[in-house]
Amino acid sequence: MRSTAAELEKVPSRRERVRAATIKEIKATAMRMLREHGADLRFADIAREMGMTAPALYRYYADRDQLLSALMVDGFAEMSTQLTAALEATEPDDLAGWIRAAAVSYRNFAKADPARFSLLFGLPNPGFGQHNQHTSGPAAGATMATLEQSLRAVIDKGQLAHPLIRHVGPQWATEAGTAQAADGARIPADAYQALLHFLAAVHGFACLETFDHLHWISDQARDELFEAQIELLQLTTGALPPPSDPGRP
Amino acid sequence: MRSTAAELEKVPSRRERVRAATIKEIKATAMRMLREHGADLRFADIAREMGMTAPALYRYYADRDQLLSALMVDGFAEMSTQLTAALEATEPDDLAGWIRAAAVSYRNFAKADPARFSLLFGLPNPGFGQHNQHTSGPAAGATMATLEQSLRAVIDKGQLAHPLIRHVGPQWATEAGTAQAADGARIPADAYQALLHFLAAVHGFACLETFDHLHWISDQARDELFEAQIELLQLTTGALPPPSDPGRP
DNA sequence: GTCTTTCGTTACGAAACGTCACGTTTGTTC
DNA sequence: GAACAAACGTGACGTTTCGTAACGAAAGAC
Repeated sequence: MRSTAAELEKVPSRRERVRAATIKEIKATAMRMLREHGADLRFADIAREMGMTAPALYRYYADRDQLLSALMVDGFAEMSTQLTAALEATEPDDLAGWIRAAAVSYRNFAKADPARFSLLFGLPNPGFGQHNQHTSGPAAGATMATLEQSLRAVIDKGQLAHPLIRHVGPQWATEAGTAQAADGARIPADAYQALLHFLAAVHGFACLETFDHLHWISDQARDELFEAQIELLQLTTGALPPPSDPGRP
Repeated sequence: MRSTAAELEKVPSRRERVRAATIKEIKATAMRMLREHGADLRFADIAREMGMTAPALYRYYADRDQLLSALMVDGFAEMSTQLTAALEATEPDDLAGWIRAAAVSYRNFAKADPARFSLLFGLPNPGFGQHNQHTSGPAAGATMATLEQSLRAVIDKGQLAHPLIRHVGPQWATEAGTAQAADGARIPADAYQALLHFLAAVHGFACLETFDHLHWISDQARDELFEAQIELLQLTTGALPPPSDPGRP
């Protein structure tokens, strides 16, 4: 049978192609409405924007939550892609550059599209309890996985200096290994700990900035603060040597 | 007139007292529903829980958003109170203790009531665009103001060592002064910068933890990671001297 | 003891979600 | 090429929730 052959060859039929295109258009339209009209996207609006009626969308997404979940999955994937691209553009022996690239890419992802960042990292949305946990949960881990894999590549180049905090707790010492993929090459527990401290700082800055908790600071001053934060993180991860400290009493 | 006298003496009449009590009960009930049933609190549920009907609530809050704003104002105030209490319990000459107390208090506030933390720091809620900006905006600044004032008190004791990052950007150098209250005593720009780095790190950790982005780490390991983060922040703010660094090549 | 203000309820309209039954288009099969 | 099947899209509908309006009851004011 042709259909079976097509399935085996994974050649998308015409139907599947047009359906995929429709899904893509739905997601693009929904994302645009999300940017323009905030988190309360109306199903009818998306449909009207596409020259359709609301019930037609239910052929593609059974639920508004499922559409949002799809947007989240795409968002995490896109974030991971951007992070990967930024990190691959760095020299493999330049941990300080890696830190800077990761931080800047993370922050730029939030600044370039605050609505999407809110979708990904804002509070669990209205009536969004368990559903997205299973669909977008793994996708959310992709960001961490990206950082982890990329950092491992840097470490494999032997370029990881010691982070400021060398000692780790006993429980974390064991989990830092098992939490990572079963590859032989693992990030040392102290470096992994430093990576999480890095992530917390960058994520915290991005959240504060994106959710307008730093509105009392001008854009330029925020840039300067972030630059200083990058340098601080380069210090704490051991990418830069600590200052000579001449002024200390 | 009696009413005028009562107004001048600010003695709440019986009517005002019972109304205030009702408002308090509404907020308490709403907060409980928020904890139990997630962010999608239904007006009818709150009313039924109180033995009332939904339209009665509109005598107290014109809008669901206004109720949420009131909850946010209370939440920020409570957070500020808890922070203040924790910071006042520290010795005035112990910056490291101050850092620890602030970090632990911040994180505990999030852990003790994730729903409230989500309400305060999650994404701008559905259809929550400009409204809360003006009502809860100032309240949100209270947290920062609390940290700032308390830190200033510590600095006034002459106990602020130099943070790891000493230099600041030009724009921030000017804004760090004007952003603070017009008191004579101001936090130096570099220390204020370090305070924001501290806030970003702690807030980021709290967000990641509260919004389940660290679900793959056990509670105990998370505690250890946070402990290490505290120590790291004590180092970066200059509360602790940098390690003697014996192991560096 | 009346008179006003506030409070609460029942009834109602608007908006959005999601469903259902019904044409219409598209692709498949003989 | 014609009958058939599947997917698609539409209009109409039921449901839920928000918020409003009109009305009755209880309190405090004079």
